[in-house]
Amino acid sequence: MSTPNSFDLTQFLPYLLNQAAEASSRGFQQTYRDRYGMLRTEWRVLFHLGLYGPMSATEIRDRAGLHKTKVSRAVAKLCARRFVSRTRAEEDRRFEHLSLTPAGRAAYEDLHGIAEAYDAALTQQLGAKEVAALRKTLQSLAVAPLPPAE
Amino acid sequence: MSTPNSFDLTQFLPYLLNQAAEASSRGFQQTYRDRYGMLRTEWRVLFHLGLYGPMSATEIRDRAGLHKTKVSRAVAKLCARRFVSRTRAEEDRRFEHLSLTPAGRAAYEDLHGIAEAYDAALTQQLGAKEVAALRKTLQSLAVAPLPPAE
DNA sequence: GTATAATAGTCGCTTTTGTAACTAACAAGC
DNA sequence: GCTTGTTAGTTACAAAAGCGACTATTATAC
Repeated sequence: MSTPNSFDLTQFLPYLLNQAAEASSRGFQQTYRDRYGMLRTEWRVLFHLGLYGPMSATEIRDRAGLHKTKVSRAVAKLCARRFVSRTRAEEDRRFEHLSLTPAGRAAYEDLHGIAEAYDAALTQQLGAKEVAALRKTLQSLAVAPLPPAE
Repeated sequence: MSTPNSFDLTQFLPYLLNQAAEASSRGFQQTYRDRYGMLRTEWRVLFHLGLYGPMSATEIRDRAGLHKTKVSRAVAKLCARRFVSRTRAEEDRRFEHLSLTPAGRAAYEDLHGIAEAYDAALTQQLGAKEVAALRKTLQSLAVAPLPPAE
């Protein structure tokens, strides 16, 4: 055995981050699942359109860091449920302009309010200062080109 | 529209945590995937047995917060690859004692070293102080009974 | 113009996950 | 003893994710 016990799995950053991410998602997930039968990718697409306005699937893929098939399927489901409408872009017929329908906007605004309240509850629980520091650190993690292990 | 734009998706804690967790996992995932063809649950099971000694599938489930079918399948695969051996517990024949085979221990020690180095690289990149604060916050997030959104 | 390459998005197939039902072993009540 | 309930773990089926091949459209090279 190399070093006796300097390594604790629960302190390993990728593991700990994942546990915290899952724990912090559960409450919100419950809501968009129960209330709208959505999956994670679907509420993300909904929020992108609601927050940042109409855009193409590719733009959502780039912004959210999702695989294009995931976006494609989420968009298909949201369209089937009449939360999103799509129209071919006349200037470049490969693109589709995606936007929220009134029903989609209503769902988005409902979930948006819940997300805000949820985030506020988390912040209150952890402390505003701690959360600010947390956001800063997570941001640099999410953005940075990370080392490829060995 | 309720509040104009006080909400940014990329600052929403469950979203941001998830992005950071995925980003931080990628490098290590590459290694256990490429080198041993393992899935996330599999290296976790391997590490539980390597770090904390022989135990049952149920104990791994409880410690790691995994569903029992996920543990069951991971154990099955690790046994098939002769990384883990299992024996019925004589004192209670419902249990199985799981432990690493020599090959499993070798794989564990290899990955363990990589995990340590990977964590160290992340720590260096982010700064030791920042990481200590991060761990503390994530810990309380992962442990706390979180609000169930609305 | 035509040929080639690139891009947006979808589809099909395989792997992985989620969920519930299942077997086997033990525990408690009677 | 026998019935009922509980726990450990597996299995079967359905939902979802990953990945590559595919169509349609535009851009570039010639």
